[in-house]
This record gives sequence, structure tokens and C-alpha cells, in this order.
Amino acid sequence: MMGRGVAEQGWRKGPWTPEEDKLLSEYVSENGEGRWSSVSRFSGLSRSGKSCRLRWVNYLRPGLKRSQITPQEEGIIIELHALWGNKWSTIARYLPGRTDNEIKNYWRTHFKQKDKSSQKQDQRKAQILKPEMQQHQQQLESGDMKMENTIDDHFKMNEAEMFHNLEDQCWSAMSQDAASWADFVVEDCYGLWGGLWNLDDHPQG
DNA sequence: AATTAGTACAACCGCCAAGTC
DNA sequence: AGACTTGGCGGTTGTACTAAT
Repeated sequence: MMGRGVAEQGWRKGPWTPEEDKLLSEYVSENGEGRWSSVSRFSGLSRSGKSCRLRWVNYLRPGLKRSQITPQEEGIIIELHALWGNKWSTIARYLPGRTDNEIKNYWRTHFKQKDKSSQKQDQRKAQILKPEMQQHQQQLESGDMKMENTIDDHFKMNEAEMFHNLEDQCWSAMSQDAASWADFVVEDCYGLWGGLWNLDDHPQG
């Protein structure tokens, strides 16, 4: 793998310098995102494509919030994690300006060691939802899209309650940062509320 | 004041799927 | 068809900073 002699190239590792950030930003502004393996050839950076991509996505990309996670965002993270588990990139799609890495770090720091009672609550929630998610997934794969008719009443109640909750949090957070949430509502929120079950498999961008 | 423990975050690694040749 | 490349993802590690002792 990585056949073009990565080892011989001796990619630089470790923290990025402001100069490297500048080179990478210039490269992306001229060439756009993607083609990461070409970055070193054209920008003068001694970084692997992987490293460049990571730095851009997690740190340099415009629109990143870089502020503390709000209680509203935390609530969304908790709910979505209960639903999807460690699908950080999927969760990140519903938190504009946040990266999967950021959310993952946040989760590990704040909830990995959290008290067992609340952990159990989350697990219970996830257990209630998981079989239905799997059932739905199977039905999607087999081409049957009429999911609503197959969800039992018990689950419907949980789902409704849960997403009502989540929607509240969503709107509450949006009111705090209206500009960055505008895109979310238009492009993604409807996907979440209207097409919940398809989320995991529709890549964006 | 020095040491230890906990927290936050940046970055790397290995694996995998998709695309290309 | 299959080897190779690339990009994306989740897990993990390293380190700087802060709070507690």
C-alpha cells in the first residue's frame, strides 16, 4: 500500500506549523478539496496526503466553530450516539461546524467514564432502537421502503418522543447561532426528520 | 512550590471500500 | 479480474494545559 515510496519520502509528522497551514490553505483555495496525494507535489509541503486531508478537515476548513460544545449540541450528541453508536462522522453531519474528531474527543472525555446510571439509560435507549434500526436496514436493502408500517407502536412512541426532544434542541441551538444553522436546516434537518432511516448511507458533499 | 491526576485536543495508525488502471 | 491507489472512518496515542493534593 501507498506504493509511491512513502517511507523513502520521509513525510513530516507531528504538529503543524503556521507556515505549513498557510501552504495547505493556499493549495486548497487554488485547487479545491480532494487530490490530497498531490498536495506535497504542488504545495511544497512534506506531508502525506492523509495528513493534509486531516489537517484541512479538522482544523483549517472554513466554517469550523472551534468554540466549546454547547449544552444543546451535547444533547444532540448524546441522542445521536444512543441511536448510532460511534458513528462519529454521521453524527458530525448534524452538528454544523463540528468535526467527527471533535465529537469523538468530546464523547471520550465527557461520557466514556460517566456514571453508570446514565450510561445504562443510553444503552437502554439504544437497545430499544437498535433492533428496529436493523429491521429497517434489512428492509431497505431488500427494497421495501414502507418502513413506517412495520414499526411497532412501542417503538413509534419512543421515536416520536426522542425526536421531538432532539428537534427542540436543534432549534434551540439554532437560535444561538442562526447563520451557521441556516444551511443545516435547509440541507440536512429535513433529511433528519423526514428521512431519518436513510441517514447512514447517504454521504454528503 | 512540586508533583500527580484529570482534561482537552491534535495527530497518527490501521483498516476498509471505492475507484482506477 | 485483480492489483494498486486513494480517501474516509474509528480507534488510539501523545502532549499541553489545568486543577487538586
